[in-house]
Amino acid sequence: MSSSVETASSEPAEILGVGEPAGADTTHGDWVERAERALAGAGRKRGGARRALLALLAGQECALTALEVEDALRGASARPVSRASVYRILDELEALGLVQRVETGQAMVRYERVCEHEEHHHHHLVCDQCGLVMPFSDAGLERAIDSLSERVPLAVSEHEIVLHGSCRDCAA
Amino acid sequence: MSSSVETASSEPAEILGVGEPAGADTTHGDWVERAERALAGAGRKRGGARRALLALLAGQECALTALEVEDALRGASARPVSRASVYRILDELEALGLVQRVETGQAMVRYERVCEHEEHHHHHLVCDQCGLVMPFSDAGLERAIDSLSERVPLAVSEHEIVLHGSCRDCAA
DNA sequence: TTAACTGCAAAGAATTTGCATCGTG
DNA sequence: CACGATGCAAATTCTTTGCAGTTAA
Repeated sequence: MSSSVETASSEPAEILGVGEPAGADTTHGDWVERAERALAGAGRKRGGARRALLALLAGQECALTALEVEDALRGASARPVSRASVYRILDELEALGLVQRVETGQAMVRYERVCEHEEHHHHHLVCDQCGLVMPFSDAGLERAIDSLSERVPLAVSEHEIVLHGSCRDCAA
Repeated sequence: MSSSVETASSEPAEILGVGEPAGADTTHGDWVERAERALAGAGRKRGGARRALLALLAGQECALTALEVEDALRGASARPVSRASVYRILDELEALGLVQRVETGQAMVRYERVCEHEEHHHHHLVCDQCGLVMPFSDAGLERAIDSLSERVPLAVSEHEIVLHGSCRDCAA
């Protein structure tokens, strides 16, 4: 899979792999571990539904909607999880800072794993024609945001950046 | 009211006036005119509901939700407008590029006037505790975005940036 | 007079909640 | 055994549509 090296401000922005589960349980096993630990620490027991969700999210390179999560878990080898549980678990993970919401202006909230450090920190490109969502990262942009964060009347904890436009296929 | 001068990257980011209708019909009368022209050009007739909405939006410095628009028009001296019309008109204005959606991660879409040129171009600060939304602008950030826009596989037409955190009151 | 504009009420869609049951610690 | 985890179905909330009456051009 593509490395997550951030770009200098003249090189093309780093476009991260999209969609395909990048080796499910291994790639970000550390994230699953951290999640399990955080959940245990919060006095939670381990249920099958949540385990299935963690495994799925760990293997995703980019944000999914609750419905996409539900479908992904229903198909293939995964354990089906009811819609209510998907939402409940996603909320729970968000509260623990393990997952974050991404608003792409597509009428449905998307969720994606949050990594410690900045290894996988990224933002999103959204094609308004076909709905394609691609993750990207850019060092120059992060610098601008960091600098800016110190000059606003808000203790900034997170930031979200979405670029809208037409993807190559749709623009053609 | 505060001027919309953009900041150099070391000065505090420009925080624009929030909330209060900044002199309703006069401040951005040019926007209303442009809107009326665009609508007429699209073969639309002039209805009272739409006129009320244009007047309200023209006086807003920042994004409102459909419900806030409905409430604002119900109270005071404005003309009440049904919820359906609020949504319908907002959609219509968005399609004509007169208004744009802003996703602040608060479960409801917000809408705000779009100005030609960049006079009032700005982004948003959202307090996750109390829900306060403040507009701000920053030249350094815009430069980073412009540069970045040329290096991604998307014909970028718009960008949205939201900083989340705690406002001064809530952080205290 | 025609076509747009509106309001009201019903319809949709995404997300949340209530409740009974099952499973983990 | 007690309390968290889940599924199912009903309930909410925001947004969209269908229709019929009103109004601008």
